[in-house]
Amino acid sequence: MPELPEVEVLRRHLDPVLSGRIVRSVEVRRPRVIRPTPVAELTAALVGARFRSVGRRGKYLVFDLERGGGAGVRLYGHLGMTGRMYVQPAALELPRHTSVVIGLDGGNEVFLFEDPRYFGRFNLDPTPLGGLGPEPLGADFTIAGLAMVLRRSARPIKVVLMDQTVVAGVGNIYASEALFRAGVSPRKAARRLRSVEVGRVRESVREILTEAILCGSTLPLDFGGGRDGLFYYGAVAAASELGGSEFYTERLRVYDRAGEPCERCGTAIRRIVQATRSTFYCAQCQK
DNA sequence: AACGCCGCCTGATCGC
DNA sequence: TGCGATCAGGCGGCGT
Repeated sequence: MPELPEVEVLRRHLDPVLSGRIVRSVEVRRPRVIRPTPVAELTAALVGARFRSVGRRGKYLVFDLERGGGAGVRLYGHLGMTGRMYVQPAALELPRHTSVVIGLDGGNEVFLFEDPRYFGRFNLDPTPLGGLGPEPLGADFTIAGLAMVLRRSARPIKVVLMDQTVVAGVGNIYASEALFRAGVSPRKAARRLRSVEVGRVRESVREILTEAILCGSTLPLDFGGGRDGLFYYGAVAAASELGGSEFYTERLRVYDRAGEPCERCGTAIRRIVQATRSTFYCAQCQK
């Protein structure tokens, strides 16, 4: 489940891989994922354009391209739940749920977006980014700003942390993890957090995300053996799948650990459902 | 108007 | 062993 750290790790990988390369072709296999952009529009905008840089906003990847004459094109990508993006040899068989294939200059390689559940997006529509809250690792994610938003909401703090208009990029896993670190119950109404708790929540979110990024980027991004013993790249490869090995899951203190003893106090970790999503926490350590 | 909740999707896992 | 049911959840949209 890609959240900000996984997207950031992927961004850091893709930026040097794609920068300078020219789009030679565009094949849309699942029009749904480029919605609302029409296929013809996407193709017309991208073919002939050159990748300049790969940025990130919340959980969105922002691909900056340039057309002849200097006109800019921006492509937005969202991995949804199961999306992957990577460059592979053009001769290689495409994965089953390949949604978009971008042929790169030379014709030897393709940049592809694969997404089994088709929850992800890959289009020219900037609208969803307009509603995003501050970047959690940026300067405008302030205690005062967060306190102001929290004061207005009666929703549980965990649900609010996942609200992308409040802060951009925190998902289900890191919301639980940050609240454990902050020692704040996920059930507590946002408006009832004391000032000191707001400060701890903000700091915990930043620490958790920063550590996750460092962890991801510490791992090798060239991931062998994914398919046919060949190399492929992607956020899931970089983080979640390597998480299949102990390295990643070992870092998680509460997520998906229902019934296991809290590492701080030994109390069994609880699983509850909030806004139809699983939340994990230690009722002893988080008040 | 804030907020709860459904639907979209398929793969992994669980229970019988 | 096999197969159907359930769960996983980001986010847009809709209903209250």
